[in-house]
Amino acid sequence: MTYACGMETPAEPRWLNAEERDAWLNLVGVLMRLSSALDAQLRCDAGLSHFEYMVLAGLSEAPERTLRMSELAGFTESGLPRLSQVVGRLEKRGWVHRSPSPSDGRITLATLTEDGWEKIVESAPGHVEAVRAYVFDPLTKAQSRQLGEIGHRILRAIDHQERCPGSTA
Amino acid sequence: MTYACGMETPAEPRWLNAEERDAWLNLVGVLMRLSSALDAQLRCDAGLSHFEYMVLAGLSEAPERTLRMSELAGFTESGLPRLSQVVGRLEKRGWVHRSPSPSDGRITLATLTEDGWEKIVESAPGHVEAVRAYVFDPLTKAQSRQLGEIGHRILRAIDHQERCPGSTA
DNA sequence: CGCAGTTAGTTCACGATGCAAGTAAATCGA
DNA sequence: TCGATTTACTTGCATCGTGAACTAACTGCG
Repeated sequence: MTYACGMETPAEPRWLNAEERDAWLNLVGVLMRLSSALDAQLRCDAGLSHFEYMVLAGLSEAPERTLRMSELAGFTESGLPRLSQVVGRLEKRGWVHRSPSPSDGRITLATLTEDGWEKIVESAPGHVEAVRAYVFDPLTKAQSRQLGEIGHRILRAIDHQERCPGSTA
Repeated sequence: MTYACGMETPAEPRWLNAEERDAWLNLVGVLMRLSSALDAQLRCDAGLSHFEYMVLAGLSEAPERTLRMSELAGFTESGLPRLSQVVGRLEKRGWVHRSPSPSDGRITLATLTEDGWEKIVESAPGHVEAVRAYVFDPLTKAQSRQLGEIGHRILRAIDHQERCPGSTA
């Protein structure tokens, strides 16, 4: 029940078959465990949360190592309030600097400092190693490719459905 | 940088190639967005968090609709403190009942009540529909099968590596 | 029995998160 | 050019999750 079989409700929807159910349970497991495993590695190895790493990584790849807050929020798939607090912490640690945009005073530009650059350069190898260990090493080349395609399709589906979906009725 | 290319550190590790990097960014996106999309659907449709749903679902599939707290914690991939609080909330709402095991007083047995059963029976169809919409509908049959296999391999890798992985050096 | 040591859960304190309200700057209409 | 609206962020509050200490119950050895 709760994913497959069961015959209780009216207008019974399309339940998951055994193969889908198995895939789903594995995916939920990955959702729950991979985030925390990566968080643990970064926290222990570099003293950064995965989210903080992504903020630094996003800035490190941007032109001038600078992005507006809302662009950075888009890159990290997060809302502005969360980003604001995290960037505040990173700023206190000296890895990011915030300044109002000269062209538009509403806009806040976040810039990676030299210390921040060094921080991510020293943190990246260990993190990439963990990503390999957890994700790519156990997969075949074809599976890695499929994983990219699968992730892409799921993200598109979420984008297109972004709303409170109609319930059963 | 931060995932591919870059030549800064000594003993440079195996960076991600373009295909892997793309797959990785998509997977991170799924990690960030799918959880919150499912949470939003359940919260809006059924007034349950995804974690609460999993607790009820776990109990609904167990013999006697009953599990010990630590077994339930294993099923939901979570620690006991978190589970204890969530089950406490579900108990206040009348969907779960806790009682000490007759055979061993240290053990707490969590049982799904009749109300809890009805709750999950009414919540499941909408949730399964969302899982389909976000995950399986956009995938081919072969991709769904691959997803199961990929998830399985990643979970095994995490299980085997559960520790603070050695850093770059 | 009786006490040390272990196991199972709970509780507490702290930090992180997300929504709603607040502030400051820019744009647009009169 | 002045005020109303919109945009871009920040702050505050209420909630949730995590790790460390705490309690209760069982086990085993004398």
